[in-house]
Amino acid sequence: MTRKTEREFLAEYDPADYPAIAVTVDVVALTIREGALHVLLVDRAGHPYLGRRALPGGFVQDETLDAAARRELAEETGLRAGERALDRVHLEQLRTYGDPGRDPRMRVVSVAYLAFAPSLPDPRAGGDAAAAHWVPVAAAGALAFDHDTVLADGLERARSKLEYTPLATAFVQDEFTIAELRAVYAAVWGEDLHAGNFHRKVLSVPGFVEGTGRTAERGAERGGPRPKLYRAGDATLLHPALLRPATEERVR
Amino acid sequence: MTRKTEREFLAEYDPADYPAIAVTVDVVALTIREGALHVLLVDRAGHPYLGRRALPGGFVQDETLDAAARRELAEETGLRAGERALDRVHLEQLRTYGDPGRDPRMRVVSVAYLAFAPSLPDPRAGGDAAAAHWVPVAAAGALAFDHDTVLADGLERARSKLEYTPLATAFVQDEFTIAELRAVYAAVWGEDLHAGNFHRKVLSVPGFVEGTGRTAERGAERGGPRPKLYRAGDATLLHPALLRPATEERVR
DNA sequence: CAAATAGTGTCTTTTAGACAGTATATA
DNA sequence: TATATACTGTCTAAAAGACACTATTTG
Repeated sequence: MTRKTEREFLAEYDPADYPAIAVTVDVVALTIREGALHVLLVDRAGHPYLGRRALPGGFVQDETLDAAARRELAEETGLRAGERALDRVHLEQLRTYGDPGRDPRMRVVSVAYLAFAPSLPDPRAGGDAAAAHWVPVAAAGALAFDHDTVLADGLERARSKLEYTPLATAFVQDEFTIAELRAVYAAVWGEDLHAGNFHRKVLSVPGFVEGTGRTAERGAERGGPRPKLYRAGDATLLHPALLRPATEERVR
Repeated sequence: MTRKTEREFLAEYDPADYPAIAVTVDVVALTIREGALHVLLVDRAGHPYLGRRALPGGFVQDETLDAAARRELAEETGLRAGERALDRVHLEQLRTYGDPGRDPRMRVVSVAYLAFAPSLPDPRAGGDAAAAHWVPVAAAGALAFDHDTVLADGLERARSKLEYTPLATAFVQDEFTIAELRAVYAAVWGEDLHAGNFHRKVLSVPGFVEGTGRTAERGAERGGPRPKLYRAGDATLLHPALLRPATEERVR
């Protein structure tokens, strides 16, 4: 049993005694554009995987992991800290990837984050964001490192969270119609939902959405009544949940 | 744009250019003993937090993160790799904690794991396991580092996973009765469940449990028919799920 | 006007949960 | 024998999902 004081112990402690592992954050940033789910990807400008697409990410600095993820997202999208669009992005930790060999340079442990954003502008030219673009998830394959796995995990998390949380509202603007919300579910789940039942269901879940008393400027493109506008309610969990259909196939 | 080859690039790459961060794994290992949920804790033998209880954990070596977690669990419980009891333990990644200052010695990023185990023997004396014990979660407070938070996150994950996965079977032996399974839910959720409804519900979820055709040696302590024995089925998700009662209160 | 959509009504099926009842063990 | 338990039956309420219908807006 040691008899050192804590002060003595800290003075003698040498970080170099432990193996060097780099820690990075990678961000799976999702948004919906023209009805399709998109992910933010960057073109790698250096080795390894030069020219391949990758999730945006970088080394963790003297900051929390959450802050590192938000900073990377800001840098790649060109949004500035404090900007409203960036503040509205929902960020949550996804999981951590650390297999030896996942990066040929050295041992890198990457903490992946998942971001849900309303439709954002194209990343601004100049700076880090030059090589970033929104890519339809259907066309996002063959990524660098183990990012195919990270993206797949992020998509599954997103699909799942739509079931039991109100996070679909993170993909739409402050005020939205029920049809816009339904389009989020359709894009993320990859299947259409019955409009009438969806409508009633959303309104019946306490705290999911709240009415604004206002109505959209105009109806749908090819006709229809002007829909009411809603904003996100105060629920953090949906009860009862909106379960995906066809769960049977995923069960075994 | 670089013109180096990948070989040249790797040769020049210097890990020391990046901030030194230590990577550890911590394990929230849960089991049920005498009807109460227990967590595996160690008494810290050194600074910082000398004498405080902590989650078992340690530095990641040249191994996957999952392997590091299983190794730490084996070391602290005294179970040896390849031992059947250890192989049966369900391990999954919980989340990663990396706030600057969470360890006063240096920047430490900890990947936390969650383990579900059937009732295990007391950690063996000798070696690292000397200071480890199973502690009722109700009595597990004031842990070292941010381990109170890690434990709380692990408990919430465990409660939640019991709802929609068959993981309750990871807490019981290979063959079990419906009442034993119900005791797992009661211990993890902290509330009793209606025996009759639970029984029918478990049997009605496809792939949750399958009958063995066998019957327990004897009935309950104070009387009752000898219950049938079941083993885990092949479902990976419960559909429909077994939802916790009183969800309303957790919703906002 | 034709077509599309918002929003509501209704019916059926599934599921959750309350409660009761019977048979079978135990001390 | 008294009591606890396994397991099943039955009823009600909640919820999911299919389908139909009206009113409203668009080109």
